[in-house]
Amino acid sequence: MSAQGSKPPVAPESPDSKSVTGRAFLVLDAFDVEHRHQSLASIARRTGLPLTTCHRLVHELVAQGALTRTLDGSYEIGSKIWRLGILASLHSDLREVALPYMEDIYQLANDAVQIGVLDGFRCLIVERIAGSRTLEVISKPGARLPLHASGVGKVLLAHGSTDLQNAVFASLDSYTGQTITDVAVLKPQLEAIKSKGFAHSKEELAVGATSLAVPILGYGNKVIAALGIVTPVENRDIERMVSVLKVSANALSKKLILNGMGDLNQRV
Amino acid sequence: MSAQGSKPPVAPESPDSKSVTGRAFLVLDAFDVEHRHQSLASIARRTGLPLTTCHRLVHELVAQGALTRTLDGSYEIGSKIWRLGILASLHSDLREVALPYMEDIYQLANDAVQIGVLDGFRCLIVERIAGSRTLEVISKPGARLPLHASGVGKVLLAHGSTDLQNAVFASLDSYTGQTITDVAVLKPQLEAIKSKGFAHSKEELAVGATSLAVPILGYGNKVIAALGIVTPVENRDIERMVSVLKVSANALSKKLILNGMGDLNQRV
DNA sequence: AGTCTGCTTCCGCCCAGCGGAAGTAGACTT
DNA sequence: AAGTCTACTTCCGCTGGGCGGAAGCAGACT
Repeated sequence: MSAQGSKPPVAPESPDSKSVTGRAFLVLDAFDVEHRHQSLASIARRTGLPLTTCHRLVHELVAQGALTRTLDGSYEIGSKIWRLGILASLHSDLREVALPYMEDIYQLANDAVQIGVLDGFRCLIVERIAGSRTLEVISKPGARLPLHASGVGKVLLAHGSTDLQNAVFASLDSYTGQTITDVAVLKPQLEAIKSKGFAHSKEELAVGATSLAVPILGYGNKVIAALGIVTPVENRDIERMVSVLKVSANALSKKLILNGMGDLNQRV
Repeated sequence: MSAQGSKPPVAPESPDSKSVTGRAFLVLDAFDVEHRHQSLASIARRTGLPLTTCHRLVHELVAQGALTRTLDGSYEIGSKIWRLGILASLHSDLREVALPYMEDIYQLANDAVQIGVLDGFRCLIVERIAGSRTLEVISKPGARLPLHASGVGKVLLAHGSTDLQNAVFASLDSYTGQTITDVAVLKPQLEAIKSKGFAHSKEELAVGATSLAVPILGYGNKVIAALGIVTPVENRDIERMVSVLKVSANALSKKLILNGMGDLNQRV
C-alpha cells in the first residue's frame, strides 16, 4: 500500500537519541547476544555517542543497577533489568502458563521445545527448554528467528497479515541452502500450513535441525504464538509429534484464554 | 572489618531521583510482581513524581519500548526490557548451563526445581522449572525469598559472611509458625548445613511445602548459588534426593567454572 | 622514552526537561 | 441535565541538569 515513504520500509524503531531516556536506551541497546560484555569505548562506538556522554550515562545506569561492571572492567546488563524484564507479560504470562505443557512435551520426546511470538518481522523465542541430551539449538529465549526459515516462524507467517507476508517475501535470506528463498515455493507452503495446522522446516535455518510447529490461539481464534520442537534431522514419527504438539497447543490455548491472556499485545 | 560506615547497613540502593535516568528508573521500579499493570496515576502515586512529569516519562519509555500500553489503558513492562534482561549473566549464563541439569532432576522427581543466588539480604530465584503435576510454588523466577526460611536461602545464608548473617538475624520474620525466628535455633542449623552439605526447610515459608537445597560452587570453592527442590510435605526419600542434588550441583559447579562463570558478580 | 588505547575528571554553555495550570473525556451521583 | 468525580493529555515559560570538548591519568605494547 503506502510503500512510498520518506523513511525506509524496514527500521521498526526510530533511534530517537534526542531525549535523555532515548540516549540511555541507546546505551542499553548497544547490548545484544553477540555483545553481552562491552567496554565503555565499545559502547560509545556502537551507540555513536561521544565518549564522555557515554561515560556519564553508563555510570548513571550502573548506579541504577541497570548495568553492572564485571571484574575485568567491562559492562553488562544488570540484575535490575532482568528483574523488571520478567514482569513483562510476554514472559510472565505466557511462560508461566506454557512451561508445564512444554515440560510434558519434552518428557515425551526429549527434543528441544520452544515457543515464539511475532515481533516485527521476526519470530521472538519467548521460552525454550532443553535437556542435557538435546542437540545444541541456536534459538535461546530472546533470539529472533527469521519467519520463513523456522517452524515457529512459518506458523506465525502463515497466519500473519498480507502486509507482513509481503514484507517478509521482500527479503528471503538464505541460511543453509535448504532455506526457501523462492516466494513461489513459500506461498503454497504457507497455505498448506494453514490448512494442515502445522509447519515443518527441514534444515532451513541450521544444518542438522528439523523443526515442527503448531499455532497457539487466543481470543477469536487469532494466532498469538507458536509452539514447536527442534529435532535432529533424522526425523522420527512426524505424525505422532504433530498430534502431541496439537493436543498441547489446544490445551494451552484454552488455558490462556481462561486466564485472560488471549491477546498478548505484542507491540514492538 | 570496616563494619562501621556512615551509611546505614540496610538500604541497598539510594533512590536517586535527581537525574533523568534516575527518575526514569523510579518509574520502572514502580512495577513489581504485585503491580505488573498500572495506570498512569498509580505510577505517579507510587513514585511520588508529579503527574505531569510522570506522564512525560512514561510516554518516553513507551516510545522506547520499555513500557507498553495494554488494551485497557494501563501500562506494563515492555518487551524491550525483557529482551535486555535475558542478556544479564544471571539469567543467560547460569540458566543456560543449569537448565539441563535442572531438567534431569525434574525428570527423576517431578518436583519443582529451583536455583537461587544471593541478592542483598534475600535469595533471588533465578530459574525454576515445574511441570503440570508440580504443586503450586510461590517462588517464580525473580522472586526474592527470605534467607532464613527457604532451603536455597539457608544454603546461601550458611555460607554467607558474618555481616550478612547478623543482618538477617536482626529481622527473622515469621511466615508459617514453623518458621525459625530464634537465632539460637538457626545458628547451629546453619553450621549443620555447612558440615552436611545440604539444607532442609519444612513448611517454614509456606504450609505444604518442604524444600531441600545444596550449594553450587564457583572459583575457589566459593558458594555462588543454591540448587534446590520443593516437594509436598510428605517428603519421600530425603537421603536419595539430597544425593541426586549433590551430584547435579557438583557437575554444574564444574561446568560453570569450566565455562568461566565461576564468579557471577552479584552486585546489587 | 614514546605512543598506543581506554577510562576518568573538569567545567562553562545552553537547551531539554520541568511541572503548574488549564483543557478533555468518561463514569458515577444528585 | 447539570454537577462532580477521577484519569489523562496539552500547553508553555523558567531554569538547572545534561552536554561534550579538553585535558589528565593509567596501563600495555614498541
